[in-house]
Amino acid sequence: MDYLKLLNESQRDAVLHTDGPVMIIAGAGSGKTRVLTYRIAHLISKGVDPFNILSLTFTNKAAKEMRQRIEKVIGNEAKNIWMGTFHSVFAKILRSEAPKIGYPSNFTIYDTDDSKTLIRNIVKEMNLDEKLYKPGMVLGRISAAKNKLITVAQYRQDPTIQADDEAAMRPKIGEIYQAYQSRCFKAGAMDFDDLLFNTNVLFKDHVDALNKYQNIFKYVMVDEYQDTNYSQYLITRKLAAKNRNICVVGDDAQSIYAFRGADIQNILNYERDYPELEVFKLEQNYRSTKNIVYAANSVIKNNKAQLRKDVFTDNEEGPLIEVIKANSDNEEGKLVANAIFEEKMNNHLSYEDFAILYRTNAQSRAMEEALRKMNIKYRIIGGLSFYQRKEIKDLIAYLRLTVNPNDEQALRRVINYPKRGIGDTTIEKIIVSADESNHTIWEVVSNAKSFLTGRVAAPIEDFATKIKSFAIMAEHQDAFEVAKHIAKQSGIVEELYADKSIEGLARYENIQELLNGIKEFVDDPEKEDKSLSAFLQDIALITDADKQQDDGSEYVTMMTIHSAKGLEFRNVHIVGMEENLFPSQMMLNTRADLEEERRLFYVAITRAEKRLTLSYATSRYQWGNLRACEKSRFIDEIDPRFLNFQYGEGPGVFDKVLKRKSNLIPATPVVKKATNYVPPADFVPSDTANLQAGMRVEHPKFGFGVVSKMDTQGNSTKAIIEFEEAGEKTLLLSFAKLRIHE
DNA sequence: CGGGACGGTGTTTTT
DNA sequence: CACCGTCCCG
Repeated sequence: MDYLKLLNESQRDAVLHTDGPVMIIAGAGSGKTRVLTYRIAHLISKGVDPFNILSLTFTNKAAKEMRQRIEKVIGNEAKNIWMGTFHSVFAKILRSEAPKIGYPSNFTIYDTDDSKTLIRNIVKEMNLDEKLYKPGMVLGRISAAKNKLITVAQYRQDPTIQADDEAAMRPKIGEIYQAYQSRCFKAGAMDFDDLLFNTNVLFKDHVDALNKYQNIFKYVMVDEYQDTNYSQYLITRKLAAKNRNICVVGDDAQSIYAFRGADIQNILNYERDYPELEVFKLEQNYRSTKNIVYAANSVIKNNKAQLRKDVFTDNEEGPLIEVIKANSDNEEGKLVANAIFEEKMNNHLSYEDFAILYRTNAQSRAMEEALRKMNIKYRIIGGLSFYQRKEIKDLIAYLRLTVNPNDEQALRRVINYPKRGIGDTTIEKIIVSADESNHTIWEVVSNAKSFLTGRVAAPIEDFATKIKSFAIMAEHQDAFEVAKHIAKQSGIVEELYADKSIEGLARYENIQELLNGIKEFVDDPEKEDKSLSAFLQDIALITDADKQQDDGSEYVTMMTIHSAKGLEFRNVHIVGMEENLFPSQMMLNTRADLEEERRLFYVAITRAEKRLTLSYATSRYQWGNLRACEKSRFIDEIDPRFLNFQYGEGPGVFDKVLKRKSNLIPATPVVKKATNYVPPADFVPSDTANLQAGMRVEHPKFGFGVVSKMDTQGNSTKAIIEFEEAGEKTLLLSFAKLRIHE
């Protein structure tokens, strides 16, 4: 068994200990994925049937990658392992078990937007104050309840919860929760939390179903265990109750999802539930340099609540962590883009080696602009995903309605799109009519003439007839054929094609792209079920982080720190290191919140392999106005011997004001420079079109040097220059400011 | 009922 | 600033 040689002692112990409850505490970069991969491979090579292994990961992408790695060790059999996120695995199980708990097996999965819209409708129908009952806030409350498995009835009876809601001047949340659940149920829809909640219902009320899956899943593994919530904890506990072969892997220092119900208590519960538990600790970091690992340790030791762990590394020391100060968010973008460009050129790296991480999605904008100006290609993970675009949601709503005509949110979305004269008043009438006559909304819509008076009934029935014809087609044709037909027959394509604006064209292209995606799905030999219903299942739980672009181009990756979890990059830039941004001002109120924020910073630092750069701006645009910002306390928490401070050039807006008022010397002196060279005040770059090897040049940062080689590739020309003080640098002529000294 | 103008609100993170 | 939802008028 070759793979055992690739592991250190504690890793090997964790792999070989296959039976009984196991907890692996895995420090950042300690080879956790490797251990999980080989542990599964080891199980299978010992004769365990892959069909009997359940492995729960944090993203679908992680599942996919792990499956591929296992395949390399044990071959094709790896395809049969049950592997995926909690949500996708249990959605799949619920597809076949849903009738047991009263849902149709073709149930719809509501995304957050659907949920919020439904809540907004309910609040209106209940005549409640919409300012008080904001959809996001109400959904948050409902979601928290579901993650703790609190039913509607329990919610409304619980004196503490009721007191909380009343104290917040929102006593009706329980009623909204009730209406929301009932509407979802009638629509044959589950939201994200319901997928886990209803799995618990299934296992609680149907022992036969629980037994069935206990027998299937003889071995259960859970990755990123520190980020599971109570609902997830209980599912795994029940599944493993029979065979007790459960292995959880996590790192309390990387717990960053408490805001959505993740509970470190689960780790403590775990030790209580399984007294025979074996614990393994992986403490050697293989990913990062000494400077990065020990800087991260110096940060996390500020947290009080943590398990004892001592992460160390035998890797090289590496460069110090750079700290860049900028005068504005735009300048920060510029400095980061420059740093990436130079670092790439000087060390012959690929843009794939770089990641820019930020606390909030809104920060991506300044970075994008700066990268675009320098022609650096980038990709953004997260933010508005493809599936959240209006036109995509519109077409998908048609597809959803075709599969499940009771899907209320889909119906509302497209019953009057494209325009067919069915306005809000009519829709209200339909809902009231359905309510009063005890019919479903779809029943009213498809028999509009018997429920509604006036001339609106006809277009409503026409709409229903259209959807029915789609549904008939979907019974025997594949997802692509049906979707193509629906795109045309719904009138969406026609509508978008008529719009010749740039945005209109983009929307039209997005529809084409969606259709291409469906075509790919249908052509994928790994997918057995090619139906529209199967396609919708597939995409409901997909996220941006899951889809990989492999067009051969090199991109800098940008994303929030949350999305970066589990990833690693050679060079990492953490931007926006400012008070009230990171740590976020929303997280300053309690020690627990601040500690979660600090763990988030720990996660960010430990993504870097070789080089880490932190940056902050002293002013930043927020909602259109410029605001002054202060350096983050987190920078000061890093042991200063791991840091190297650099400062941006040029006065910022605030500095200008200050300087005019008094002859202030900048508060922070320039500490370190690349060279002793100081550029002359009259520096003017020469035209470098005719630059040749052997010429003597001057660079504003690197000083004097001699061109040793010119290198032209396509329309970009690079000069390799041997500088007197700064050494050899490769510079792209279109960017480099050089003065030629003949 | 549809379209355009206006006003309010938001940025913490995501399956 | 930018988006979304609401309001008002044709």
